[in-house]
Amino acid sequence: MSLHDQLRDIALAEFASAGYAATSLQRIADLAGTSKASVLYHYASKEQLLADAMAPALDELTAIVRGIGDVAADRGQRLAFLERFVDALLAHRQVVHLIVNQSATQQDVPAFARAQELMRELAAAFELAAGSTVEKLRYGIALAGAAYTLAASDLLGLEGPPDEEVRPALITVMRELLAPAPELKD
Amino acid sequence: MSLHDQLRDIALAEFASAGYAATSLQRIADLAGTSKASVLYHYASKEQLLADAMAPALDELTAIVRGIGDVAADRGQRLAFLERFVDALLAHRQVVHLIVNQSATQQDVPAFARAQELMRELAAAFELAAGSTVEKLRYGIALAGAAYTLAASDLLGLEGPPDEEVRPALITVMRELLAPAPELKD
DNA sequence: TCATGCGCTGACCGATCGGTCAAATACGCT
DNA sequence: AGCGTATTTGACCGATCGGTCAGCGCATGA
Repeated sequence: MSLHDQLRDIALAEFASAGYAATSLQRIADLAGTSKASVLYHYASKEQLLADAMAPALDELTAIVRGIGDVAADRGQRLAFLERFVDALLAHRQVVHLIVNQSATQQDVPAFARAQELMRELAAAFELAAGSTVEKLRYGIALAGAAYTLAASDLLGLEGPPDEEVRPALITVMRELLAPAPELKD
Repeated sequence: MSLHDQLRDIALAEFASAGYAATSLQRIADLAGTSKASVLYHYASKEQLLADAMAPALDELTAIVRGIGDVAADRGQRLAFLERFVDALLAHRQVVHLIVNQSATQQDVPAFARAQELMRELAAAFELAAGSTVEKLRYGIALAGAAYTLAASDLLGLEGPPDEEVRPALITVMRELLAPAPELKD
């Protein structure tokens, strides 16, 4: 793998685990066994390095959200969206972690602003579909909870089960949440 | 209100909205109309300022988690925990935002390390209660989703309904999630 | 009146940050 | 070999960071 790609992968891992602001170009260079100046040769700036590292995941998630369809009425579309969404979360854990944990407080960084805009779009799509406060919260908890649980599972000490097991479980729980209110009594 | 308390409140608001690392002592001083040196007169260090600002919320949340009881078997205890937990989330939105969004990537900061430990305790309490992967995910999504949705609602553009409306809705949704699996078919 | 101590400040410190630049090196092609 | 391009590097820059320090004004009380 080229140094160019290595730097991008190393940076992504560090940004996700230690934080974008807290990760210096010097540290990325050290981890890659090169110099800070060489990092800035391959990427015009630290911001650009972040943008390049997040781009594939953001592109995929954006496509999913844009093609969300009428998630309110059509149950089939809702389920299809759910599977694509969960797969994307699983495939881009590190970027999801970045989006969930750091985009809110770094909106001056272009890539994080883009991520924030994506989340706003996603919220809007479900906002329209939601009626009562309970329903809005249900969607919010489902989407945020799924993303956050996935992103935090590594850091919180508890190493999650393999993806093959997490995927169907995640879909099951989110399906319960996104289904019309079951009106269960307790 | 004394300058001492003012500084703590201003710092908390800035830490939550702009991020701990991104908030300089100079900015806190400017917002308070004083000097950076005076901030460091009232608080020995930036870390101490954060610790003091987060302490009340962390104390309360810790007490709730410690006295969680047997949340697995006793439905009454589960409900009582839920209400106390939701009330604490609502009462300390800013700190919740800090815990959820920043503690993961700043574990070298004592206050964040404490927050992370608290989250680990909470996870452990439900980890023991949980069996299958689905059940674990259900708990994770409920707790993380509730905290994150609450913390992010301000930033995501959508201003939430008043607390009197959010509180019962939040309890309802979390009750559904924490209840024994309803086994609904879709 | 004068000494004490609290609140506060500007000047300053060393460290680190992201980024620039010119020079050195490596390498493919004719 | 000789040339042009791509890559790499260390030295350096201005800015900003958290934190230190000597000293300021001022209220209090003996």
